[in-house]
Amino acid sequence: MVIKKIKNNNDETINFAAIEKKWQKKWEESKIFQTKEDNKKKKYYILEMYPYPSASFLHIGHVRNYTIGDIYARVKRMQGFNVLYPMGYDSFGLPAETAAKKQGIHPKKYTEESIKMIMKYQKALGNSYDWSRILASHEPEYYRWNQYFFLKMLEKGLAYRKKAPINWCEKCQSVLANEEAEGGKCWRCGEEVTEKELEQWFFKITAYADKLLEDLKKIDWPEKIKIMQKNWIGKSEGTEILFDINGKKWPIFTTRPDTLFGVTFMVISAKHPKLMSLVTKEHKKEADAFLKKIKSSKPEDIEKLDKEGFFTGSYAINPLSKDKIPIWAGNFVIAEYGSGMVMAVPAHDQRDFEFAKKYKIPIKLVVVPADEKFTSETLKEAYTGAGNIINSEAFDDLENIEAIEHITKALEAKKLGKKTTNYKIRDWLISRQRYWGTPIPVIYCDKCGIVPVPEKDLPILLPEKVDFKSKDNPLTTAKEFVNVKCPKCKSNAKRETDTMGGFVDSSWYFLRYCDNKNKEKPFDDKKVNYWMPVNQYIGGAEHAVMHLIYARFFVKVLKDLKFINFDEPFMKLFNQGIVYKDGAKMSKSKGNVVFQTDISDKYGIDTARLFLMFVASPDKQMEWTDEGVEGAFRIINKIFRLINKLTDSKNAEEESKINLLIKRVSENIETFDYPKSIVSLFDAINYFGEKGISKENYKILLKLISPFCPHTAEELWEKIGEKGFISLAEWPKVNEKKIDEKFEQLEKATDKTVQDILNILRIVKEKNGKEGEKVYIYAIPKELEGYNAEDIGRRINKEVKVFAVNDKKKYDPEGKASKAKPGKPGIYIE
RNA sequence: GCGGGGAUGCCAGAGUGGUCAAAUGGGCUUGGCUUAGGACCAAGUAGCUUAGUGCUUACACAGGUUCGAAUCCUGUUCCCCGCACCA
Repeated sequence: MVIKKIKNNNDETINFAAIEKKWQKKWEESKIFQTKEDNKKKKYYILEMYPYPSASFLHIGHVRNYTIGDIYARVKRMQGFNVLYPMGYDSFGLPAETAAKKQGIHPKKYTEESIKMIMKYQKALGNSYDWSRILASHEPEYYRWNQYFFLKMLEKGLAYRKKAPINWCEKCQSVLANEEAEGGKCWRCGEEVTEKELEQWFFKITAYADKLLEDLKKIDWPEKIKIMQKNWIGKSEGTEILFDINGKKWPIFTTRPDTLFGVTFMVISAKHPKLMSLVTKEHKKEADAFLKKIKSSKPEDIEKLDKEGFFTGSYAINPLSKDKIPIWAGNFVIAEYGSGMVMAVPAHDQRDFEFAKKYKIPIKLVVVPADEKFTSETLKEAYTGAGNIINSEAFDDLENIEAIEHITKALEAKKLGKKTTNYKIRDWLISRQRYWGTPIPVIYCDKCGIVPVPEKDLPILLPEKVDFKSKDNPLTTAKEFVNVKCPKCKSNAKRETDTMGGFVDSSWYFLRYCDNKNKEKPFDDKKVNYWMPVNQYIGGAEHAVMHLIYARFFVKVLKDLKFINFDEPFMKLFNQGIVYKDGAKMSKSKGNVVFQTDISDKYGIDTARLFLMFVASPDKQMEWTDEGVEGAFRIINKIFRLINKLTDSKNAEEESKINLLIKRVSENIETFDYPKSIVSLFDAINYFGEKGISKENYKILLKLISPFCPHTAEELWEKIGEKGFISLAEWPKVNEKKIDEKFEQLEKATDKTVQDILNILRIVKEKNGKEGEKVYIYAIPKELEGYNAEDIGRRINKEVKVFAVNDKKKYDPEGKASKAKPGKPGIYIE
């Protein structure tokens, strides 16, 4: 490891690597970042999404993420909060299993080695984690509680098993939750998702749909994420209308009951399980051909397909008009939403319109806007706006908005329909046909059916000896695991070999941090209720409708099961931006990765932290360029050099500066405007580097820097003879009274004067061809002190004399003193 | 298609009605220091003009509101990120 050693003015060299090691060791040995519940102190729980330990390295994107949290944690700690800031690992998951398959390494070994590596790199960041609270979800001490919660949920009917068409990833050889199969592609490997019909385990997240939506109001999250969750939950209010089909009532969901009289056909999803019961003999051939076609087309193409379908031969009866309505099957109706069949109103719904045109189904107009004159025949596209109702018997002439209510009421009166709410969100599919996950604690018995494993038998340990070469779930190859006795009747039975998806693990890990060593319970409720909810959560936006919605669900369930007394896990959420390189996300496969060590080996980790926090707001995506790193490095060196500029006394100007600095830095850190904080710090460091600084204020400056550059700050803190850790020192408080704008103005006046002088010098040189030698400044008496001849002289590199305008002995051959104004002195150059 | 966020000087990025030719850092230019280099210090970095001034052109493009706009409104182009036939 090569460390760039930089000379400062005293020709000392600073060995950043040694300083980092020294303080990291001291922090660890003194356990200063370990926390306990303390009712006398206000708690603050700050958390970064726990990482998957796949990569045995960290790139600067990781460094950025972790630093964002660490700065906040450090400031909160210094501000006197009892800070919980833990780290752990999301260590179950497919990559470990793939490695096992390909390289013959056992997933456990692979995972544990990865954790060791990533921890080493994380520790080198110097973050103030409480490492004693570490957890990893692949450890039985953790996952046994997944099993425990599963059983609790099973008891309450919140976990259940059903056969359903599900998303299947051929490459991962596993099912995926809806949330994991976004856009028809596997979230992990990007492979096309196909559909399979399998029996699977689900958590009943739909039972919480409304709460999940409602409680978004309670939390301070980026609007974007809230909108994504809102859309995902997809609440829509409408009316359920019962249509009579072959003597049976079929509920049909619609948001437009006002158009009920405009229904000219029905469409059932071509994937509907009961489809064939509607297809008459005469249409069977057609149906088979169509279904074959659908199956053969890729999910990707289905989105682009035209609306197609066929007539089933069956009819429905419109409950109000009593019209006989043909039932079609169509590829554009979603089987799982509503009842999988829709009433089609071609005049007022674009999809229905297209379908009707294609198959020459009649179009019946029932809503007419006030000022337009079109008919069913002249309609070019569906009319979805407001208007008055026609062709609707008793409801004619009503405004359609009113008609919605009237028609719904009429249906309710006849028990032919009711007001209802529908959600897009589906139950959460948790089972995976994979080895490296939490075994689902149930047993299948021929006599007793699905039998939950008794709580006393937990944990169901994942057997280590399995055959990874098996194409199926390797777990099925562990015979002694699979073949068990039924807990109820003791006859031979089979154990469930599906495991839980990783999002179960990550749905409550933040609770376990509060009490990570508990052997009796998942956690002690007193401890959890003290620390939770998380005050500030930090992580990527990609989890908007996965982890972030599951965790909210889980917490709500645990509250209803009386494990905890709060119903939202994360009060504030911060999404960090992604670091790009060469226009793309950093990734190993693209080869555009900049490693933590690329920067830290050369300049030290404090430089890496400072630079990353300085160069762009943490929430913005940024393009990586290491061109500016030197700048951050120089500043750190300046901080070191400043120690040689300590003065004995402080003056009003210095006091003003430092208080303004405290104010700005504190405010900007609070809102994650780290670059602004750092700009203020840079300014101050440059200013004090020039003017010197009292020891007392240097201490303040070091404290303000410490969250960004903790090693540097500790080192200097020690150097100036302070005892104890700066990491535990009290965050400076502003004294607003000492902030005096006058000094800022004087500084600006000096800057302007310097510019003026240089400007004149240039003009003089151009005009007269001679260099000005001496510069005389005539300030009004009140401002005389604001102009320092030495300072200005150094800046313009000339000899400078400053006079008061009323100084009788001043040298002023051209009477320039008369030009002096407040904030703008007279200047004479010769 | 729908929803959200963007487009600022050579680069990265501040800036949301006047105090903005626009923070800060980098790069580049010039000067100082230095045997030299590095480091460090200072100045400059849209154009013209001027004893410290004034003007013009500028914050994707085109319009508009305003005494006044990088900042507000409208439209256009491009980029990113989500969702995608949800009845």
